[in-house]
Amino acid sequence: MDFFDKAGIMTIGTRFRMLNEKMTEDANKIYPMYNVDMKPKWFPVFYIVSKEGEKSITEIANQIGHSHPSVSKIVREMINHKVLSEKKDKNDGRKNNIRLTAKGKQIADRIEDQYADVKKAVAKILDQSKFNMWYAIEEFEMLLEQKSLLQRVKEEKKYREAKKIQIVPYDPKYNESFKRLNQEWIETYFEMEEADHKALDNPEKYIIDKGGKILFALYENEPVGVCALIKMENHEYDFELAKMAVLPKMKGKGIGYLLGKSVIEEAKSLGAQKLYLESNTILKPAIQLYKKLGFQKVIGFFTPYARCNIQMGLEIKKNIDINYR
Amino acid sequence: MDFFDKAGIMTIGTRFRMLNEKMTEDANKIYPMYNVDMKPKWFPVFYIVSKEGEKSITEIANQIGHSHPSVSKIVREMINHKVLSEKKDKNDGRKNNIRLTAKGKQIADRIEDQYADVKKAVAKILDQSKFNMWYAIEEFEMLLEQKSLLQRVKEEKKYREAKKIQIVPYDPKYNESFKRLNQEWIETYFEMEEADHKALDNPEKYIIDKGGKILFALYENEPVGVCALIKMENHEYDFELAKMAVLPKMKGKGIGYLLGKSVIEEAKSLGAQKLYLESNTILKPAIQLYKKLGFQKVIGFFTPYARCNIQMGLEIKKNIDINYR
DNA sequence: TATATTTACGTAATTAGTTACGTAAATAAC
DNA sequence: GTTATTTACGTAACTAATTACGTAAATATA
Repeated sequence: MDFFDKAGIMTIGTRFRMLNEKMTEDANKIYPMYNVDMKPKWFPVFYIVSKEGEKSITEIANQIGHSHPSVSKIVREMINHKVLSEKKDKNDGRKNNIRLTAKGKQIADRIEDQYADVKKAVAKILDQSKFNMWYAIEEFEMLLEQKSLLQRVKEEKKYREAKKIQIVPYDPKYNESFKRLNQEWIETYFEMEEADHKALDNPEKYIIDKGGKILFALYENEPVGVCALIKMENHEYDFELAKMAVLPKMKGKGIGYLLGKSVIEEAKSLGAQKLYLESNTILKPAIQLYKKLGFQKVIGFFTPYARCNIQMGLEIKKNIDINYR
Repeated sequence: MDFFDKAGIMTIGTRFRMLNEKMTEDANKIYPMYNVDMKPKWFPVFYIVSKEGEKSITEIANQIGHSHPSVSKIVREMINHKVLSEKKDKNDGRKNNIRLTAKGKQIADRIEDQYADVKKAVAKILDQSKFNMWYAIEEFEMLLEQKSLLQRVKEEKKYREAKKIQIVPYDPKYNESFKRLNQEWIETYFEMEEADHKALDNPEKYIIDKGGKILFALYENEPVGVCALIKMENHEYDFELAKMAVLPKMKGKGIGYLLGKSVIEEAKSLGAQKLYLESNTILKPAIQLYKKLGFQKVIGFFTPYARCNIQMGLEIKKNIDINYR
């Protein structure tokens, strides 16, 4: 139907249901042709018990991919129709062992011809198909197992949104955002300190004028993330990566990574060789990000921040300049 | 799963359900990612109304392939969530026109990104597949529309059973069957006549000894069908095809056609050129069969049978003997 | 114009599955 | 050996669809 093509995968449920209804309707007429007292919904249970012999409710449920209450109900129906019989397990009083009755065995016998006929009929359909539905479903299930639809959609979303993020250099008009974004997370986990106030209230004086940089991430022209590069004087490290913040509702879009990468590039272009940063181990996603950017734990440096309990460093690799000429 | 491969198409319902459950679970998590107040089961209704504007309950139901009560309930839920609004049709008081509210329009707007992301995610799965599931289902549906599973299974059954049918020549041990099979249908529709008794009680004398033939159809070595070829003396036609009968519960397996073909072959090998038969038009399947065998209506011959209201004839074509030497 | 049929759609009952929960038996942990 | 946890499975409640049915409006028919 046209609707399915337009609306796509989100309607797969309806499509499956309709196809299944058609098949069930036919199955309902096929069983009597073989003189078999069977309902389509009984079939999976019947098949397992007839092919593999006595089985408990849970074993059947696991094999056919139903919940155990479903099997319990189907088995009850089939017992009422004298197709199955039940018997408590001798060694395990919880188990209810299910097996075919004489009538069930008779059905198993008669149904063999039906299996053969249905298999041939379906094989002919699939042979005529360019895209074998049986294999297609198997393949689809396999690919979803490797990576779920949810995961795949998340990736597409992240990718699409990342393209909408712009990294721009410092501009006084973002001063208020610079403070707000940082204050937000600092006050969530810690308290604002002396050094915070200095840098956040006057970035121009304390960061830019001292040879540092500030980069902003814009989403639809609104600042949603920030990261600063602060010049370190008389220090083994050239710059400190600091004041990194991302708007909470914009997390998970790779903005932090993008800012980090950009700041490192910036440092490189300023001739920096070693970057330094301070953080706290309760900020797990941040530490994770720093590691992803290449930072490793270092020790022994002085810090003015009370909240700092981890220090990290990164050696910037020079680009290897391959000259093909 | 192994179970599906072994048990085949009769478990397609379970397989569809499981795949659908997995997708629905993911869909439930995907909608909130886009800030959209939507349930997977609402989606088809939402899609139609958002893309095509105001629509009545039945129109929606037809387009998305649900029953109208289903749409009625879903719409009620969506109205409670302020996603849709309803309004009686001005010109037709039975109709309930459904459209998006402001909130619904906002959702339609937000969901566009989701469509794009989901489409890309699915496209990547299908591109990786050797058998494209979307096309595969479409193809399968199309092939089932051309000929239903039921029809296909019937054909396979007929073919398999036809192979189990043997056509054998007259043997006195089948005398009782010869009478029973014919008496059965004659007494169902008519009454036994003088000529019936003669032929059925003494086939050897009245048919075989006069240069005629009787063929039996055996199914698992039991006679289930019969047809006689009666020599016609001083007549334009060489033989009469008569006393054709098939056991009622064995109908629909092509036994009649097989007997007819065999009898015609037999006649040909006896040098016959024209066959004749008598019947009654209330026996529609029989007349149908005679036509299929090549008989055509003829008129004006004498008959001893009261039940005869149609006479038919067949000119036997000689095999064209192509000699390649 | 009156009457019969068809159409739209809401409510109720049914179906085939699910999850939630409780109980009893078996097994593991201390 | 007692206690805690896990397992088996039945019952109850829920879900998302269906079919069945009734009513009212619209349309066709005589």
